[in-house]
Amino acid sequence: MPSVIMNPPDALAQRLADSGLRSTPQREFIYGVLMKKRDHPTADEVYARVRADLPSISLATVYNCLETLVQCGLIRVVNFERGPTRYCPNLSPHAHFHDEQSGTIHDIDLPADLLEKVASILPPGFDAKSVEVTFRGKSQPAA
Amino acid sequence: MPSVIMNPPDALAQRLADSGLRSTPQREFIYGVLMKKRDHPTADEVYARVRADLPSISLATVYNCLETLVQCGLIRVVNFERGPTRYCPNLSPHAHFHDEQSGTIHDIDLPADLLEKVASILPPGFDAKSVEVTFRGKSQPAA
DNA sequence: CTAACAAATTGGAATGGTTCTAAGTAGCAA
DNA sequence: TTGCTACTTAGAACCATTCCAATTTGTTAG
Repeated sequence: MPSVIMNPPDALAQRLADSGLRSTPQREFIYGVLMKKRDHPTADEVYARVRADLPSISLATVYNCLETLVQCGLIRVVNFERGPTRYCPNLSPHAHFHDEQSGTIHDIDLPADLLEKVASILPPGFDAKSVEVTFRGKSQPAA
Repeated sequence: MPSVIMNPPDALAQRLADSGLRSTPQREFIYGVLMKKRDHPTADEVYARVRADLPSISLATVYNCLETLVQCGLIRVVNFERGPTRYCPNLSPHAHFHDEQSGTIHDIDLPADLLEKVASILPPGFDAKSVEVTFRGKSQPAA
């Protein structure tokens, strides 16, 4: 019975296999870290978190694995100014709000129709593979 | 007669003075470089260009001056991924299109009403000081 | 089970853009 | 002049990231 529904439990192994890549503990734990606390950690932060489970992992591996996950389309990279690259588990279309005070990142839902309107400002001859909308400012500590 | 109209000739000196800063040859030439070829040069590129006129300028000074011009609101910084910071003389609201092939940047006019619509997706409690819209993809060599 | 191969991980060195530091210069003010 | 303060300079330092060469691990074939 090949038509078993494959749920998140091993979306990762699946995706990796699809790309001819192996499922390794390092990749699994790093993916787990991203899925568990769905913020926007830097490679260093991921490194710190994953070391709880894999004390001997190297930072180079963290970079490698994150890159792999990005390739597989399981996470995304986000950059602000020239700060360290952050990794984002949210795959649905959204903008980012960068709180200058706290340095935290908030995902802002980006309606499809607006996304379209934005894309439509491109003159003919421009073929965009991706659009990015980023806000900077301050946000209420709020609810 | 103090009410002489001060045109671009020395917008720079004016702005600097307003901020209690001095007009220096380095600042003038760097500003000139940005105004003349209105692309999106990196600090290194600015360095290269300005050395034609000021062979003994240092890279540190280029960074310093660019930062000063940014502070005065005469130019803007633009970042793509983690590539070197670029400097943009276009002060009107616009998006950036980053051509992945050639690495070139194109300014895309961003209508005020669209900018507003984009800003309006922010939930209450978010106070944006700036919005950035960035496209990545390929563009026709075109007209 | 073992050999052989490919993929992944590792630590450390190297890179590249940017910032820092300390010393020197320049221009204005008393 | 002396003294200030702003500015410039060269080079060192920094930091995130990538590269490298050497293991280690996993997989496959015999």
